[in-house]
Amino acid sequence: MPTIKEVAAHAGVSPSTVSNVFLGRVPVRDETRRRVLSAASGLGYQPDGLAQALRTGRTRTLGLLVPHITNPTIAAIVNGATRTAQDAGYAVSVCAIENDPQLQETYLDLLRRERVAAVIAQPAGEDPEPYAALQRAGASLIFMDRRPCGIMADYVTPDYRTAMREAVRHLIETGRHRIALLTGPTWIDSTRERIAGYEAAHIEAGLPIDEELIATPDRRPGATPTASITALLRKWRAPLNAAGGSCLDAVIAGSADVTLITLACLHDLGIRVPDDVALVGTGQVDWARFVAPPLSMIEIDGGEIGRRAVTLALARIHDSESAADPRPPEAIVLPATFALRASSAPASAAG
Amino acid sequence: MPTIKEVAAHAGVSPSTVSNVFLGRVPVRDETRRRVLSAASGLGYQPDGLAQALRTGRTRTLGLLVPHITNPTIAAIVNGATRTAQDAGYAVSVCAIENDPQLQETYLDLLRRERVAAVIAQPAGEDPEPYAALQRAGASLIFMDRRPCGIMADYVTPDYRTAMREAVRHLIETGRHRIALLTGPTWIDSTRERIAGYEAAHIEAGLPIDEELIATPDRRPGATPTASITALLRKWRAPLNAAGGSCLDAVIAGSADVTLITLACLHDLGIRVPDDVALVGTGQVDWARFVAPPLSMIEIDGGEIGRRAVTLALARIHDSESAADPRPPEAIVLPATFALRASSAPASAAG
DNA sequence: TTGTAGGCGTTATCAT
DNA sequence: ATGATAACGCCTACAA
Repeated sequence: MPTIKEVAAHAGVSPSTVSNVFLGRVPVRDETRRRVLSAASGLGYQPDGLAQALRTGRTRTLGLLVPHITNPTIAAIVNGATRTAQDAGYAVSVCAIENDPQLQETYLDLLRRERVAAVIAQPAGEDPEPYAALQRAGASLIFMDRRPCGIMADYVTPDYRTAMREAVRHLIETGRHRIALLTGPTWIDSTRERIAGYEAAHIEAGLPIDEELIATPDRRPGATPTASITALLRKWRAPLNAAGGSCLDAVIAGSADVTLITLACLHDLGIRVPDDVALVGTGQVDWARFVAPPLSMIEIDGGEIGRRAVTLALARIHDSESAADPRPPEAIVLPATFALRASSAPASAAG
Repeated sequence: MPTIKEVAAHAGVSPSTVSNVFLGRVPVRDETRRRVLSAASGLGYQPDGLAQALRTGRTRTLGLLVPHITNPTIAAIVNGATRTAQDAGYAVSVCAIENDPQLQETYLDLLRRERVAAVIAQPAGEDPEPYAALQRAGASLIFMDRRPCGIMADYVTPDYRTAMREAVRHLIETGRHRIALLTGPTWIDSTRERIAGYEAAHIEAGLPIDEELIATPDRRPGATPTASITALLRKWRAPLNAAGGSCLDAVIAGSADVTLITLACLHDLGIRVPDDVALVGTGQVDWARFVAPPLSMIEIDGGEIGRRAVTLALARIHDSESAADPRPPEAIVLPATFALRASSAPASAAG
């Protein structure tokens, strides 16, 4: 790998002139520039990002922390984020932290040592401290979907509340009155938003809210989310000879993963959708139209989340480089929509 | 951010002693080590990865180039790769190159400037040169799924040939004699493997091979793969009043993406699966069981591909750091299996 | 066992 | 407009 010095030697100039040519922040005579450029391309010179970063104190790398990448919604986020970042000349270090605070800390340490310019995260726990440490180290910070308390950072999230309210309202209007909600722990902002939408729709309809219908499948590694989902479905299962109004008649799954797991559980238990139980899924899944029955979904645009998060990060980085006045944290709420399909058709229509 | 010097000052030792403590390659008196460690943790010291990399000439970052991340098989690869890398203390820069050689070159340049220790790639074209340049710069190189000619590098791929032969054999045995194959361009190794398996099964059955049945949907950005798939399906479409043996009666989709697109096309054209046409998909998709009808799949383990690729990369990095004799390139062929489901049931069974 | 000094490749300040 | 020089934070002979 040729260095700036070798280029300088070949061009018959000093290293600083080569640097000046490449940075373009200082006037250089045309003739000189030409000589430098041709020497550089002749040698195949490329500036060393490491040395640049060490010298200038800033890297062109972003850290992206997500629970796991195989969730299609998250894959879309990663896709959008990497594309936007790379268009701006930034590399993206992707970490799968599996909702595990310890894994999260490990990877945050790694990113900190690598001096990433910003971290975009779906944090694994409520503890703001590891992220605060990152900020102290000078990195910008963007949260997605959830944010620890007591820390100032930009935020991007889909509008789960509105979409959830719309979904629940639809279910209620089509005769579903015992609606189960499978979602995350309540420290997660988007979980609270979902529950808020769920409750709002119930209140609007004058229906009581049964806490027992809200369950939190364990999504950490090694856990068996199937267990709690099956328990809920079995416990509340609609008897084949429908006996009354106190049976579960709808399920809303709060993520793409859980949507699929729930589908499998319903399938395994022999519960018919939508005849016995209506099902509404959540996430950016391209197969929703094609499963049997086609799935009603709370749809979110993962790519846009990733793109917006990176855009926020780049803006923060820009500000911190130009020593601009700190702007207050920004919160971007992206639209989420309810897509109606057969899996939430009225029971009467099919049964 | 505290530096090694500040830690040294606080501990009353020299910077090199602090370095020795952290690297652990040189004996240090226990008392000294304790003092250094407590000073370090008191100050919140963390070694600067940039400076280390600049000094030692090696970084702890891997580059991962894939076409796009939203393909679930690829998401699984990325997931497996990042987990394995991070367990070894390596960060992973993920790039979505969309089968675009130019985008690929841009990102390879970026990774080269960042001095990544290794690049793991599903290359976007046949040209080995950009990768050769990377090797010259000292990076290790691992290919997945396809490899340019004229370049020595490790390789990981699923055994598409065997699985494809099994799938085609099954289709033929159940009465499908006009089997369309949707796959990639033939410069891609795994495409050739698929075609080899496809042809082997035909030859074994004494059936002729019709080149017109092998199509290559354009998967580059902006392209409409739907067009060529629809053209194929429409052209060969089985008439509702089946008139003879020269109609298309089965389709094999060569990737997870194309599987879904094909499903949509079949759906839109009103072609019934499996009554009119049998369908076999490819990839690691968790929803195959749940679509209507459940999809027969050539299943591959993306996570394992990612893990093995990173393992190979780490081994190469280790070798190059210890100046070991260069081993010959390694090629790992992972099993792929054919999973039989309703979408490839005999036509007679349903029609 | 510990300290000193030089340099990795670059940028930035200050002369010229 | 260009050149000499001193860092950035760390590792590594070599000296003590």
